[in-house]
Amino acid sequence: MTTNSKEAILASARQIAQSHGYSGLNFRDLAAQVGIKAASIYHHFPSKAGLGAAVARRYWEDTKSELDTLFADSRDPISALREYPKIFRRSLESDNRLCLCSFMSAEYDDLPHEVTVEVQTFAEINVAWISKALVAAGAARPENSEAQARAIFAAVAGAQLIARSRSDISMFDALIESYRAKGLLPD
Amino acid sequence: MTTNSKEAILASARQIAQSHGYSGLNFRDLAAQVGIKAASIYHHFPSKAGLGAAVARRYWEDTKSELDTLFADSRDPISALREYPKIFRRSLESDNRLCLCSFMSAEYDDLPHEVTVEVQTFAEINVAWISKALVAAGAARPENSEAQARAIFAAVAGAQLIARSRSDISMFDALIESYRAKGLLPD
DNA sequence: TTCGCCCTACCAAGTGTTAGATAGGGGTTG
DNA sequence: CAACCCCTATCTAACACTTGGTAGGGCGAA
Repeated sequence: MTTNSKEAILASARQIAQSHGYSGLNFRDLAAQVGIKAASIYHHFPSKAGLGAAVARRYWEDTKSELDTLFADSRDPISALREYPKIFRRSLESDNRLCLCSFMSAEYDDLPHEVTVEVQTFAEINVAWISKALVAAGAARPENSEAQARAIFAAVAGAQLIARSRSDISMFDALIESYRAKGLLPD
Repeated sequence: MTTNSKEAILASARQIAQSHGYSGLNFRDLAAQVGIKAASIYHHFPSKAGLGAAVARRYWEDTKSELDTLFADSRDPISALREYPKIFRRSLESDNRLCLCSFMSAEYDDLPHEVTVEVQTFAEINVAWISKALVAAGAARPENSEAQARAIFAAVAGAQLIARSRSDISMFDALIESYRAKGLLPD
């Protein structure tokens, strides 16, 4: 059995947090989903704040891996950028879940500092990747690529949030399509 | 204290919910802010769900009034549209608060149905107004004005969320500026 | 034995909510 | 007029439950 409880906790905690946020994440439900008791979580994580930070950190690590793979596997930066919104789409496909970073951004005022740090890192990872892709695609000059990247990130996050509030993935698709029509995202 | 406790409760509850969400809204803190006891809230509202719905309803009623006034007072629809993001900016100016609708969209899974309804109405009010302004300005054809309006609404909400996560209003301004540069918002 | 992993059994604080009481004001009625 | 009753608005006190967190022990494997 070894230590895959820790991984199971991280995975379940991530799912719960993407549905109910950090404040909606509680040890008893989490433990039940993993198949252990609440107190056992403390053997793997020091506190709720520590768990939250670990979940957020793992979240951006996974996202970074996925983005780097996407960039490397795409035939060109433009087609990589075209697929970027799919990452957010998949959250919605998974029981209408929200990006962990978006949920925690809303909860900003009530987040332990160690969690906030990881949330901000997620945003930075995304913006840096989009910025890199924009420059590589020749779609932005290096001096304002970060601003454009941030606009894309914010717009896609907004689209996901609005689509979630309607529980309607097709609304997400329509919003992304509108962004493309305006040239905010590549066609 | 105040001659009208019900209004004071609504106002404080709105502030709290824009900072901590529906789940972060609790009767004891709310009552303390108003200057009464938690149990007294039940004289004015039937339950937390009822209070939440009343707050969300008042929120979109106020927003609708403000939008209608803005439309009527502007010299033309374009200048009205230009000022639209200021409504979201003001939330950030008020202690980095989020749009109530955005916060509650994140909390979608844990919201009582009566609250969800009001949240969706807020979105509809906004989209309808933007759509009307776009058509009046000749910036969109009636058959796709709603799609464009929704894109604007989602993008502005996203910008507010990202700016909040950094506690940085200038980031909101920069995002809006990027949207303008792309023609998503009028110059 | 020691250590990793998990358990049972708690605890204090906080949650929405209810019951029952109190004080004051405004009518209606004897 | 005064006695009565109801309504409004608030209170205190408690309920049942959930929360994150702690103390200490059991058990299998190295």
